[in-house]
Amino acid sequence: MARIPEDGGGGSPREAGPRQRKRQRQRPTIQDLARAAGISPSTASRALSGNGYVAAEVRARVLAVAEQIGYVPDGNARALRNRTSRAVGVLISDIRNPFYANLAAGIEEQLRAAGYHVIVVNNDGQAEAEVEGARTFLAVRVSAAIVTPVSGQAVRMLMDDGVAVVQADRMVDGLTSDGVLVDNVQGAQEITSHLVDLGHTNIALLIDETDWTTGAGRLAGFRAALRAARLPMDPTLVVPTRFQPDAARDAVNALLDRRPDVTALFAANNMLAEGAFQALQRRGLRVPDDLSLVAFDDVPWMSMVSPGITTVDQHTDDLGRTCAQLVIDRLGGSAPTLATVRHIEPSVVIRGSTAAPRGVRIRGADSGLRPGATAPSPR
Amino acid sequence: MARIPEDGGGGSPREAGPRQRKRQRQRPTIQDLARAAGISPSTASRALSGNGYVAAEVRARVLAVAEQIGYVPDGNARALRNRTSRAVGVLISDIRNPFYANLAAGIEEQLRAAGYHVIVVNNDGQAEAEVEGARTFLAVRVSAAIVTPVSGQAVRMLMDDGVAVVQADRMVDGLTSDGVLVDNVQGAQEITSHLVDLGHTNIALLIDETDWTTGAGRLAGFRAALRAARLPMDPTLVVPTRFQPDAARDAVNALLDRRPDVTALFAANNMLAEGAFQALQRRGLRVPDDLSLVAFDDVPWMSMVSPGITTVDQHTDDLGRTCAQLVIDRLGGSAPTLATVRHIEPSVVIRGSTAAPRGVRIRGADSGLRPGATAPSPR
DNA sequence: GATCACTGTGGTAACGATGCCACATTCGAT
DNA sequence: ATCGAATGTGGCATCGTTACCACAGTGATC
Repeated sequence: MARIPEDGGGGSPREAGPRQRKRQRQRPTIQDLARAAGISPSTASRALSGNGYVAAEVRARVLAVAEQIGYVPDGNARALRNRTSRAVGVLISDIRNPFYANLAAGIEEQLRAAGYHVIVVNNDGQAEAEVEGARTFLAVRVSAAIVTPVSGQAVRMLMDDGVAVVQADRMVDGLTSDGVLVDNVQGAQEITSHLVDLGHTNIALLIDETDWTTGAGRLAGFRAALRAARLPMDPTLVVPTRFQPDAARDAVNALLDRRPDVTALFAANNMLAEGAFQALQRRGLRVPDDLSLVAFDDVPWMSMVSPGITTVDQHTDDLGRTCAQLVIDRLGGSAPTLATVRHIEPSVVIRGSTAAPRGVRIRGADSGLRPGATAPSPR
Repeated sequence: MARIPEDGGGGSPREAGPRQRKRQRQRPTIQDLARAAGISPSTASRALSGNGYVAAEVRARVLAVAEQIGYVPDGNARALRNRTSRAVGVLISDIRNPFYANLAAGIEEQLRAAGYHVIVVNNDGQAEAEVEGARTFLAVRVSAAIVTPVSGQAVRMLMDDGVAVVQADRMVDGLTSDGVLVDNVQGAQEITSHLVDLGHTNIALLIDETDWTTGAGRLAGFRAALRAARLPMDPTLVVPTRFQPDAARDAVNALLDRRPDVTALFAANNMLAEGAFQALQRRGLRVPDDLSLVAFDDVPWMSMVSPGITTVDQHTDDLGRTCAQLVIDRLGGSAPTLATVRHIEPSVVIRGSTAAPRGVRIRGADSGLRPGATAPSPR
């Protein structure tokens, strides 16, 4: 019944007394701030947030006192009260991969500037870890999440809970959220055309998946370029592999054993390119003299090796920043617009790893090499 | 005076009524969970946390119901109540740099497994941004922070507030916190000795700072190796540069113009190595025939180029995981032990970028080259 | 049969910030 | 003189969780 605290009926003389030295230095709360400024917590809150009326003089005093006593508003209390926080979750597959690292960096930069902070969860491409990460995001009540999806389940969980989701790099079929995609078809088509223009006709595509828009798009672009050049589409030149560089290495070795007539190799992402590059080196093949190599997704080593690798630059930083901007717009915007999907236009970076094929390299009677394939230089 | 809520004196019949359809689907709280399980919130809390008595049967029921209704405890409410959270702040300089990316990855992996989540803030090496990051950490009441310090101010702020701080890779003078350091002296000495053993006598060190334990240690190790080999320590062969690769490139160019007798170059970190490598390439110098190149900090491109770069591997992942483990121990441990500083032993990875110097390359009467320096093969 | 320890449960008050409401005060317009 | 709007301010309940306390049983012990 007696709800009045025992340390004084009034309220004002309640010195912080015995609790003070227990634990360590208590952090000043808005109560302390208010007391120090000689006003009520309500007014202090208004002064800080700018919502509602406060006399200019009072506001100035509050700000000064806050600075002086080192008042930092408690984000958790705020989040609890407001039922949303300034935190944005970022759920990516592998922060060690420069693609994801740059993506995260771009996101973080942009969001930090806008006053949000970023919670990063890695999922190693595992759907289970992804769901776990989503659960974390829900627990801390992130206001938004940026996800390079693995399974769709996590994205759904988040959306069901009212979290603003931006899917990055790829999107789950059937889930309508904001998203930022790279124009994979365009990029793949351009770089394939570059090879075709150089005179290559037996171009192999090394690819790890075609279920997502990424893989599917790159395959589609590859095909479109061949089609445009009226080159035959040899399905055995689309080489499936697992994602790991060493798997790619094996796949390339198997390919070259099988098809010595291949003159150019297109690796669908940076990991596969790494494996391919190593395979070529170990075989003692010279790039681009013996074989041209191109890749999707420009990462640092590609410009360090010589010759540098001709690649499709996805502008990963931009991709990240665009995701972040979408989040900012979505959270700031009062009008709940429809889901927005932005596209990043990739660009081809020509380096030294591509050149015209060297003559014909027939080692036997194999291959579908037709006459005229030697030095076509189409277009 | 009347503190009893108006919606019923008893408590049980308080149906959630009109609020239900406002906003969107409300998330189940522990109240909902308790109601569904036919117990009180207190008991539900105990059942979930395992603190205090709960009948086994009840606990099982609560867990089942929680699963069923999709109850996720609110991290903010928890953090508010407990005055600490499951969040750990990670404050690093440049997530695009593979060193920091791997560090962050190692940290994240380990902490995630232990049930913490990670808030990443990049500071671009700016003290101001670092302080801003620390403020963010305080605001969300992280229980610990892992920092690659820039200025010391941020670390101090965090420590003052009772946050468990682990300094990573380098430590601020005069601040006693937990820390994980790489044995820079050892690594630098080993790799310099490797050069000495190959017969190099004019070895240049390219370095961007010597104020931190990192730079100072690498310089010390470099010197120690020369001293051990009784080689003269030529101060003009310690080449200062700024951190950026292009600055390093310029520095290397200037050095080689000035001192054509240099036969080996040691870049004190991966960024400088990048610049140095580019400078050598553009000058048309062959590695290791014309010049040997070594670096501190192994990053991916170093094993992709040919010849691969001989480097000191800092085991960055380990470094990160060790930081995380220190946090876990510190937070879990009841006994407040003294500050712990762990050391990571780096290891030298020999690749193709080092070889014996090619003959004597005297172009004039400069240099302190003494007779016998041609093909010494010491030891 | 009283005392005690132990098990198990529910009520309640925080944690810190904020928005609503009630209440003052001032000024201008009627 | 009176009303109303505009400007300020403080009190209070609330967000969801948990630690503390009070209390109710149940056995065991002297």
